[in-house]
Amino acid sequence: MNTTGKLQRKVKEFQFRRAEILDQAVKIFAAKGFHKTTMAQIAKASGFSTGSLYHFFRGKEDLYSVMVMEKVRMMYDEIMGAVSREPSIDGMIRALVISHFAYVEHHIDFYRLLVGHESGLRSEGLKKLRDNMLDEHRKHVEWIEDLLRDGIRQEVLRDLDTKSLANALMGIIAYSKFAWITNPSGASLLGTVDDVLDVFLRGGAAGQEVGQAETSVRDRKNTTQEAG
Amino acid sequence: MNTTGKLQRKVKEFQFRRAEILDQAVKIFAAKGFHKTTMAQIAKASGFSTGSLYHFFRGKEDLYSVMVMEKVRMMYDEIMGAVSREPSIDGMIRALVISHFAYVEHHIDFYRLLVGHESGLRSEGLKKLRDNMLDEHRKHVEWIEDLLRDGIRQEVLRDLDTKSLANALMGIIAYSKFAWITNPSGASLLGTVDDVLDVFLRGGAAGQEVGQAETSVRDRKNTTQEAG
Amino acid sequence: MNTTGKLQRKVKEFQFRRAEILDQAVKIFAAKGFHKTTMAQIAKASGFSTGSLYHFFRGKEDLYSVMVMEKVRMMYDEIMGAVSREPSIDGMIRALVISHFAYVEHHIDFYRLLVGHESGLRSEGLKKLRDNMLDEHRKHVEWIEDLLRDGIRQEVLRDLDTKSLANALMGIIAYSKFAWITNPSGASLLGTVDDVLDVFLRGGAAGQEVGQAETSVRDRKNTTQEAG
Amino acid sequence: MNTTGKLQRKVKEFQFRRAEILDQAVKIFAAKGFHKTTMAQIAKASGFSTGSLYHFFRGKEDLYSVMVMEKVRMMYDEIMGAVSREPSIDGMIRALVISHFAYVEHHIDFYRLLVGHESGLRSEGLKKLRDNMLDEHRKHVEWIEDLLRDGIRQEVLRDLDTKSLANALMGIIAYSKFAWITNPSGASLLGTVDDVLDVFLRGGAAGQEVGQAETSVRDRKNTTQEAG
DNA sequence: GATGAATGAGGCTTCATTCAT
DNA sequence: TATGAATGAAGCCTCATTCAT
Repeated sequence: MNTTGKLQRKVKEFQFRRAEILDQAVKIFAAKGFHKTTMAQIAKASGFSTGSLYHFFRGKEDLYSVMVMEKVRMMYDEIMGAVSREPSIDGMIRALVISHFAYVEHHIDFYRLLVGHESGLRSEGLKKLRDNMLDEHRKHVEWIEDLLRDGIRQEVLRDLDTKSLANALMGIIAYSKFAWITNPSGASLLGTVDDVLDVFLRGGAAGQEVGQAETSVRDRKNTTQEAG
Repeated sequence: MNTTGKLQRKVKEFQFRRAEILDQAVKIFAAKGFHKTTMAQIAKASGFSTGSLYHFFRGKEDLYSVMVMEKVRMMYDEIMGAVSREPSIDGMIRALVISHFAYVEHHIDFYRLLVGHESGLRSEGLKKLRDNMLDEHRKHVEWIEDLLRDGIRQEVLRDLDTKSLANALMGIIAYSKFAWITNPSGASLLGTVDDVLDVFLRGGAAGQEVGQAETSVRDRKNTTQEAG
Repeated sequence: MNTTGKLQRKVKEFQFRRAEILDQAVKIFAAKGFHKTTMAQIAKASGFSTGSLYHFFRGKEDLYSVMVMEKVRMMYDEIMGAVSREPSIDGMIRALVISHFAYVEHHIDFYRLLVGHESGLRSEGLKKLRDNMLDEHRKHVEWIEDLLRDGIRQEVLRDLDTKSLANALMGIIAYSKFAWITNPSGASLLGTVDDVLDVFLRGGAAGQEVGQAETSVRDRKNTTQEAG
Repeated sequence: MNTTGKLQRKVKEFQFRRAEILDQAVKIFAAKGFHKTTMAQIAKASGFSTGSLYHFFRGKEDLYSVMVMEKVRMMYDEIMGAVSREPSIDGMIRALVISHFAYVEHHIDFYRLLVGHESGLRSEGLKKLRDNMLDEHRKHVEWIEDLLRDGIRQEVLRDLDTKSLANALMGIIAYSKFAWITNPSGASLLGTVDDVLDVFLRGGAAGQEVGQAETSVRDRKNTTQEAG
């Protein structure tokens, strides 16, 4: 028990220190990019010596990759968790948009890093990171496809190619995030959720008999004004 | 006159050589990224000495920036040109999607470079590039907004916030391109145009009276085959 | 008495552990050389922590030096011991060759280390090692000289400069060892003892009347002064 | 012709500069060993910037390897050249010793480097160097064997195993060089040529009638077969 | 005594840019 | 104008050694 306790404390401390490094690293990488960030900067910011960083990570690329993947997974987990807590398909789709937007607003640093991330990689190590990121993303989109498939089965959604539907939804979400982070307009991203949903669900085309659908959306719009 | 002719020839040659350099540069930058590409490589590929590159460009960042901006402008010009040739709003929206997709398929190298482009800013020079790219992009989206505004005025599109509409359209297009270049599925990107338009115009939600809208889309499909 | 016993046990344990470290160290140093061997590797191989190594040795160079010198002394002791057990000069010379060869065959690891040892001096500590090794070697050769001097006195050997004789004997022995360890021919080194002795004792020249050969050499000496 | 001339001058200058670097490098490597020598030191000594060294050599190991191999080959060439100019076998053997000794005396720096060379290698690059050095050495010894074989054919040398003879000769020579460079005695190495030849040719054993000596050895040979 | 995490100095190498020819 | 050799700053990483626990 004594030994075990010691070991556990050690492991915990190790994880704690590691996390501290990663936290500082995100900020710096986000601000200056992978290449312009130096190990010395990360070391200084996290209160360690350069050498110590190598106790936690095999090298700069490893540190970067680990950090990105860890955050990426946390992001998708958080989003999918929030979505899963919704009972209806409608609610889930809405939750998807909301949690995506919320994540960006709450993790601007990391998101900026993602946007600025040079996915044109090279050095084996980073190539692997790229693949891992794409994999994780693919899995997320496939999970969304499953969601949409359910929606179709429940006749909440039209019977379209799920891939196309998912791409559209993901595209609108991703681009909204990009546009928001890219434009220094003070407005909240979450404030656009209803518009996003409206367009995704009802489309842009005018039609004579739309009233009903429109109403339902507007209703929701009026109840859930803003979120973050 | 003799002098003028000589001068003109010189200017022409200068432009010609410069273009040759840029052409080789895209390929290399696309393949290896900004940082891993060396001036020596560009020099060798374009048949010049390293020193000569500095007659045409102020430095590596300048060369890269100029190249990117030139291609970006050409891209938007080509796309907007194709769209402008369409008489109807319907046709123009369709042409927008088509020409965006066509551009990617015909300029994979450059597009890959764009996707892999580390938009994380850093060195003053590249920060300016980033801003220029964003500006150009913004202008394009605003132009799309104008287009959509016309559509609303003509009651082809619903009276939604044009920003939201434009973001949705741009998002679906952009993400489709990203998904396509990212996935090694052999299918043509242009083959998905109808699906993209369908989702964008009619949305994903199921509704009672759908027959009519579908027809209108299919009609349009038959009139504006291909673009770029 | 109790205290003394404890102390003795401690000293014994200390020596035991120290020896264990040295034993592991030879192998690693032999395999990877001084510079590429890390304290961590030695620690791991000998089952101690890096810190513990510093209870036994002042540092890496000290560990290396001590290890080398210990083995070197053991080597010469073993060789000289074997030689001393011989009654005749003839036997002693023969035993010298045999025990030299035997030592290499039985301690290939260490011998490989010796051959690969960077005797190019550098850091004070290793400079001292170099000097110690040379001293030990010199003492060995001087001891051989004494042996040969006895041989001359007993008229078993020609009355030549003992230095030259010793150098020749040592040279033939050393080079044979080097050639053997360097060439992956499976043959035993000990199998060449007779040949070595034959050449050393009787020389390579053919001819009954040794006097003449000597003359011819002297003659030549006068004609071919210098070469490089 | 103009172009050719320019090119030739360039190549010449390149070679000249390269040689200058190598010359400085030998000295430093000889004094401090491979590991303790820094590129900065070589750069400074040869009047170049560190970066410039990389125009001439791929890296530190390359610089070292190239330098060693170049000198090693020159050494053997010079020695074999001097030997070849002798008409008789006697003369050639004598010239071999002389030129070996002369080379050391005239290239103490390089020889010191050779002696201190850590032949326990590692990093692929240096492992190759080791192999090349051994190859070159082997070729030299084989060439000596041929020489000795001729000697046997001409009945200048006894009909012994040429390998043993060559090893003995090479051993005596090498060890003499080692002993000389290792001992700070002011005496010339070349002064010992006759002694070396005397021992090698006539051996150390006393006895007018060589036949007898032979018998005694052979006798021993038959009694003490093998040892370890 | 034993441990092993932390330290931090120092070296090899790259490559954009300049400038003498 | 064209060349390309020379520059030199800057960064990643290793590892012997220390010292708090």
